Amino acid sequence: MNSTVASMRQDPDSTGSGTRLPTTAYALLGLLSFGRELSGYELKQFSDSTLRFYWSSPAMSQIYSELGRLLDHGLVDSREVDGPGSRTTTKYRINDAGLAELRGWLVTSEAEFPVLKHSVALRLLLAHLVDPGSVEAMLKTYDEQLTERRRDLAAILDGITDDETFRFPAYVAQWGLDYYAAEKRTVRRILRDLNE
Amino acid sequence: MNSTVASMRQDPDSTGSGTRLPTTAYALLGLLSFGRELSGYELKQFSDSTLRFYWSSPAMSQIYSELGRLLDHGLVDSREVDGPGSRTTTKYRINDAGLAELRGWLVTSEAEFPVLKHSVALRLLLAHLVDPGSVEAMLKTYDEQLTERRRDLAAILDGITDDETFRFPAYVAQWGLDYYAAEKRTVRRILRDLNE
DNA sequence: TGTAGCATGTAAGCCGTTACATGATTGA
DNA sequence: TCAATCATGTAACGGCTTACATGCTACA
Repeated sequence: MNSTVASMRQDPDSTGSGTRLPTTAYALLGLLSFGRELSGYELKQFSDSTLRFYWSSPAMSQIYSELGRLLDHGLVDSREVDGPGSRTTTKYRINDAGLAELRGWLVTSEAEFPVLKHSVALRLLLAHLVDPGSVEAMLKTYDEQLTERRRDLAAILDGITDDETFRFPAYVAQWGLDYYAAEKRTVRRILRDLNE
Repeated sequence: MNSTVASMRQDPDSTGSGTRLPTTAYALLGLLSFGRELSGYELKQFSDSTLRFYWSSPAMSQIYSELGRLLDHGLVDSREVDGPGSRTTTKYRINDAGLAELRGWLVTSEAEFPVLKHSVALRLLLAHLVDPGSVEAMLKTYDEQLTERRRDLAAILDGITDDETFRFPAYVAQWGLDYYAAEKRTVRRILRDLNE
C-alpha cells in the first residue's frame, strides 16, 4: 500500500539497527510501548495528551503514514477489529522487534538539545517596530494561553499520578508544569518592566 | 482558525500585505530591521547569536533562498560590495516596503503558542525501556549542555545591555536565561527523585 | 602547504501540514 | 435530521536540511 520505495532501502533488515526512522516514528512507537493496542485514531488522542506538550502532535495523516512505515519495518503488528457497526478498525501493537528497535534508538543515539519555536519571543525581539500596547496585549494573551495549557496538563497529570506504569510520563508532565510556571513568571516580569 | 487569509492568495503584488511569507523570512527581515546592511554570511552569524535560542538557526542555504524571496517581493534592497580581495559580496538592507510588511505581520497575525521539540523529555517519557543509569547519564549531559548554552547567551546579553537599540533583544535574552535556569532546576529535581 | 574561515549558491529529498475524499455511528 | 465524532486514507506542496560544488583569503 504505502510501502513505496522507502522500505526498499539498500539494507532491507527489518529487525532493527540500520535504518534510522524519523523521531516522530520513535515517539509513536514509544506510545505503543505502554502496552495497549491502539488504532490510528486512538494514537492521535494519546499523542494529543502527551506528545503535544513537548514534541509536536502529528496530523492524523502522518500518524497513518508512520504506522504504515512501522509496519513495513516489521516493528508493529496490526490486526483488523470489528467496530460497533459493520466497520472494521485496524489496531496496532508494538512487537519484540519494535521494542528492540526502540531500546536501540534510546541507548545508541544522543538526545539533541531541545529546539524551541517561540514566536512570542520572536515578536518581542521586534517590539521596537510596533506600539507598546500591542506588545502588552500579546504577552497577556500568551499568559492566558499558558493558564489553559497548565490546566490541561494538570488534568492529565492528575489522571496518571500513583500509577506506577506512568511514573516517567508523570515526571515529564510535572516538567511541563514547571516550564509553564517559569514562562508565566517571565512574562509577568517583562510586563512589569514594560510599564516603566 | 486563521484561514481567512488564504483567500487573499493569488494577487502577485510585491509591495506587501497579501503574500504570506514563512515565519523564518519574517525573522530574517526582523534581524535586518536593526538597521545594519548585512551579507548572507553575516546574517547567518547574527541569527546564530539570536534566533538560535528561541527559534531555529536556518541553514546557510535557507538564508540565501529566503533573501532571494525577500528580494523578489521587494522587501529588501541588495548591493554588490567589493570584498578584501577581488571578490564581491552581496549585502542586503531592509527597505520601506519591508518595514511595512514586517509591521503588518506583527500587528495582523497572532503569535502561535510556542512549540517545543524536547527530545530529552521524550526520552525520559520512555525511561521504563532502558536502565536507570543511562537515563541519569542523559540528564547529566543535558545539564552540562544547559550550562554551555547559558554561558553563550550570557555573553551575548552582556554585549547588548545598556544599548537602547537592543532593549527588546535584551529582554528576550534574559528570558532565555530564565528558561535555562528553570530547566536546570527541573533536571536536578528529577535526578534527585530518580535516586530514591 | 594546508586548513580554517569567508562567501555563494544548486539539487535532492525528507518531514510534516493542509486540503481533499469517503463513509459509518451516535446523540441532540 | 443534522452535527459531531469515529475512522482511514491520498495528493499536493511547503519548509528546511544535507550533500554537493566552487573559489578566494588569511594564517600557522
